[in-house]
Amino acid sequence: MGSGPASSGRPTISDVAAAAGVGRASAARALGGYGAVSPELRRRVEEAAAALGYRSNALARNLSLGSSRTLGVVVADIANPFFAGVVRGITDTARRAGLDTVVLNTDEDLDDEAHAVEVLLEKSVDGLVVATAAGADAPVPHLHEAAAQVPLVLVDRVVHGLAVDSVTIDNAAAARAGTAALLEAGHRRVGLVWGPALQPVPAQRGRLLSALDSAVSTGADRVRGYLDALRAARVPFDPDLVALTESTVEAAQDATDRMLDLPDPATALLTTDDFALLGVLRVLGRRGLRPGADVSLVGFDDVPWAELWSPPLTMIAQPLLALGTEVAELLLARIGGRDDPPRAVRLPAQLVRRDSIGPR
Amino acid sequence: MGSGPASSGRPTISDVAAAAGVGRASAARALGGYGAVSPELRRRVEEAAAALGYRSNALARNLSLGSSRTLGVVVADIANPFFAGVVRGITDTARRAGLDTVVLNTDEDLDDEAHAVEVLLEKSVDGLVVATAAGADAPVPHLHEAAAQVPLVLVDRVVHGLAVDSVTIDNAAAARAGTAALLEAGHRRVGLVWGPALQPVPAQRGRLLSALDSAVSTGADRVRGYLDALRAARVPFDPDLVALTESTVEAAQDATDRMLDLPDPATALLTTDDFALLGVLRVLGRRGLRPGADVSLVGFDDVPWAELWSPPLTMIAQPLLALGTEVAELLLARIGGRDDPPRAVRLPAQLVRRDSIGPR
DNA sequence: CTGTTAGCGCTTTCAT
DNA sequence: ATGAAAGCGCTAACAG
Repeated sequence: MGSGPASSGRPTISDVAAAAGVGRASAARALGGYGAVSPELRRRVEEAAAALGYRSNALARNLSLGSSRTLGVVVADIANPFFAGVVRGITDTARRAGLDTVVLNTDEDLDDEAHAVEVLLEKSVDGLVVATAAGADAPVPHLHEAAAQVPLVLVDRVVHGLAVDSVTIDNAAAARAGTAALLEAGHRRVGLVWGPALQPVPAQRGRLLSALDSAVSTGADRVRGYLDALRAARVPFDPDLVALTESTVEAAQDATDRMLDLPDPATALLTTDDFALLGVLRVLGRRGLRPGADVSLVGFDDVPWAELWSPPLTMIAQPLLALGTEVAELLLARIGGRDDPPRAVRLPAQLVRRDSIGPR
Repeated sequence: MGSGPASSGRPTISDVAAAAGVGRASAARALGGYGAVSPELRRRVEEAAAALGYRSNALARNLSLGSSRTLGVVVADIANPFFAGVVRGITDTARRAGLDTVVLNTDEDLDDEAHAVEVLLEKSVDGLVVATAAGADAPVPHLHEAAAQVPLVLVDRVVHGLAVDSVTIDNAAAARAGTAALLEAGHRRVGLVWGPALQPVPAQRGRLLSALDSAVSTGADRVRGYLDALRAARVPFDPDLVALTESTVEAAQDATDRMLDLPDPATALLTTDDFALLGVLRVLGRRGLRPGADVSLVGFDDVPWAELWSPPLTMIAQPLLALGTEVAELLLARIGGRDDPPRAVRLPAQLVRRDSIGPR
């Protein structure tokens, strides 16, 4: 198998050069596919490399180049199918452009997020995409710093005052459509069971709206859409019908129970994430209530089992892959040097009508 | 904000040293927290670093150290909640030990997997965990190579002839338990709807068993467990009741339809992954058949909505986080220098009995 | 305790 | 077309 490298450990390009009887630079050129090398020399170098089992050291190359040809992705929850889909979209697109993608998870923890960004920056990624755990109005020094170093694009969640590209769903429009569908069926008591915690719920519409600024933008926009739809239908806002709980199944259950036990109970429910949907479904099951027949229901995220439920659930489907693709393309363009003002791309979600909406 | 770095671009440790009026090495020691530095010097260095907005360059540090304090994880499908959970377990444990984790996705593509491993190796990760897309008997040169360079542990799926640590579920035992539960309820026509494609299904038990060697180990072990349970109950193996389709909802539907339309139809079904379960459920829904009452059902992976289904579904729950934790601990130990023979850790899955099993 | 010096493995002028 | 040498930013061994 040829004699081992002179030094212990992995063979370096010097070892290859020595084995092939050429200079380091020539070996590097032959292997790296840049510069000009004679066919004969290239052959010798390639043979030597194969014989030694040479593998280039990306650390050294990147240090020299100052770039690593990789994208860093920071997501709040990799176990969420939503983000998993988005990541897939990003990876596929980046890969096609010859960049690798590494992803770090933060579990919705802002400190972890700052750390993740730091790690990626230290690794000299060429671009960064982050689905931040921060509320829209929260200070995000780590993101400002990052944006100053490399192209950064925000996905799914935006923060104010950070001048970077972003790609999100049009959450307000989606929530508006979902709520409107419920209203059109004749419901007047439409409850909202959502994620981000914000308690107690402000009693006036105006105060709720301004309180939303500090929440994660995705959830906040959904509440805004809900409020818009109510107003358009001249249905008064009732704080008892808005649960701003933390994002767990249990919290959603409690909220649902409360809304159903009101003197003037909710007859329809809009859920803004998976946990909320699960919580609602569990309560309905326990009470022997059927979606559509007894309580109408529209949920965010068209999970694969929604259409198999009995009855099939009306859901709001989000274009996960498209989201990822768009993000990657924006980022790639910036890396390629594009330098126009930041864009805020907003993709439409789709209301998939099935049978969980019935008359009041 | 202090004068910028001498050179253009990001400030380096030399810039910091110059600004603080000390030697490079001292600056490095102060910032790196190693070696000994006087409090006074440390203060000056830290101030200078803060003023310049200094951030260490991990590429350079790692090149120098030969290690990157990071773990590389390559999974076949990040959108699968199973892997998402495992990754979470790994990340948490690694993080606690001070290592970062980066994950790459392969979409069940063996070439992508080889590439991912290559990328990670080039980045000088300290350890590698891979959930391979390869069948148990497939040649996996990329994994052998990798194992020669850094500690490697296999998760969820094993390959023969690769002497490395592995952590999996005891899939055979789990499938055996699930099948046995169906058998004990009196069923004699138990169908198996699973993932990995292997067609046509060998008509003899023996040939099926040997054909399984080329499949992904997880699926293969589940089929083995199924076969074991049948034999123990003296129920003959019928190839018509084993669907070795590709892992899609549609394929599972077709398989289910076929089994239900047999002259002597299946009265119970075991599904080995999410897609299969979805396919089965869709067919039952279309035919107006109820799990438990009309067709009994046991599925792998205790998805959160299983207990909310009507009736609640009996499922096999896998300890995702524990799997990840175990993997990370094994890997960390190897990185720390442990050098005993490879271990094959097998964690038990749990049959969660609910109401989708009824009498024949 | 602190500064000097020599690499880590690769790319890239700059001569030849 | 090829080789020599400098440098990417950091750590580490060695003097002082």
